Amino acid sequence: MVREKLTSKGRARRDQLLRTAATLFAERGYHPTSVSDVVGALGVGKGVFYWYFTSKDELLAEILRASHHDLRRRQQAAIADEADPLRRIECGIRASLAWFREHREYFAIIQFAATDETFAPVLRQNDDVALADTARHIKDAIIQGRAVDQDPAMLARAIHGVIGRLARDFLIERDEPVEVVADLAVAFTLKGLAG
Amino acid sequence: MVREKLTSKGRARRDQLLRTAATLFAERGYHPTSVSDVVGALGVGKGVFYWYFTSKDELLAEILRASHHDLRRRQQAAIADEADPLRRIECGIRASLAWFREHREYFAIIQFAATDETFAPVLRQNDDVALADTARHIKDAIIQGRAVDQDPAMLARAIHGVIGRLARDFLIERDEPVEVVADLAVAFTLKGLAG
DNA sequence: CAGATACTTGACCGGGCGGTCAAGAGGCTC
DNA sequence: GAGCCTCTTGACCGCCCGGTCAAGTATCTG
Repeated sequence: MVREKLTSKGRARRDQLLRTAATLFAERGYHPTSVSDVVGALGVGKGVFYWYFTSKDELLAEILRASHHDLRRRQQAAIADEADPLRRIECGIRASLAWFREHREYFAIIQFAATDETFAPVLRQNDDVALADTARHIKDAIIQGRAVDQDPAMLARAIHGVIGRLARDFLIERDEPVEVVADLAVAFTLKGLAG
Repeated sequence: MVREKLTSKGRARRDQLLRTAATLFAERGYHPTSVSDVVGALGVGKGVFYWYFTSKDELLAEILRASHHDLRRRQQAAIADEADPLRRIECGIRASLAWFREHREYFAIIQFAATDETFAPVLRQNDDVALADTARHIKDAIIQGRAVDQDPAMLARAIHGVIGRLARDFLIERDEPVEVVADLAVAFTLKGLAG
């Protein structure tokens, strides 16, 4: 049984489990990492896990939700005081890349979850929010005559494709500086959008 | 023990297993699909599987190898009689998108394999070949002064990011016509490359 | 027809998995 | 110190997985 009421000690344990699991899932993959591995890495009994989570699946969903929430906050903060739609896109890209670099562990998990029928729905929901944001900025730019008049939804996904790929290949795998990658990503996508 | 000598009947069985497994892996995922599921879907005994493959892992690696080989042939054929580097990129994009659409089952598997430590190496090797091709065309375009003078390797990955994302979202998930998606992909990436 | 070779069967095995639970431990409150 | 609630332990359970193999069947060769 999972308890709803947690003391501060309990909340700390929960976070610890979340972080440990995220790291292990990122390193070895979700399926190959057992619950025993997770609690073993913390040196605690298996029961601890099931005190805080109902199942292994629920844990992953929780990781997905938490990480998306964090990324989104970062994006929002970055574009908060920008009025220009193209500048908003640029700031969003830079913020996202910086976040991915700082959270490699989440990146790998998100990539995996996208390929698994069980978790894809949770992920899609998250993704759709970010996509809608980008699409809105693109639409604004089109109205101002500063971007091609093409389906904003499709353009948004093209942009996210560039970001995701560059993040994986240059920030996660190699460890290139964010700025270098971000500069190319911004230049490439903004030109791609141009009318 | 896996036999090397196969009769035509044997080769047919092997292909049958390969195709059935690819479909199931794409639908339910690699780990959640058991060897019993695969042979069960064909209505044959488990021993049949281990007559043709040494392990489940080897089977996936084989699927990866075969699909990459097929995609690559398609790309090569498409750009064979194009001299212009930018046109070669365009043709490569169109061929890739068409292939992905016709082979949704491989697409999902490739996406998964990229997230798994065990299979990522095989995949990377494949990917590097395609990436090197694209990068070469970009370099040619730069020399001709028809593309920005930026790291071709990075630009190539940006392009592949666009392709992969649009393929997944519009060809595999929704079932949009290749031409519509390809037109946007080509326009976006070629503008992105422009100097 | 004999005998080799190519294939097929499915019961079986060891092991590890996700998940449970009775039995406590530690720390509040009154 | 009694009672309570949060948290922890780790042996244990049933299940199913990847993989094996002795036995058998089809097919081809001479």
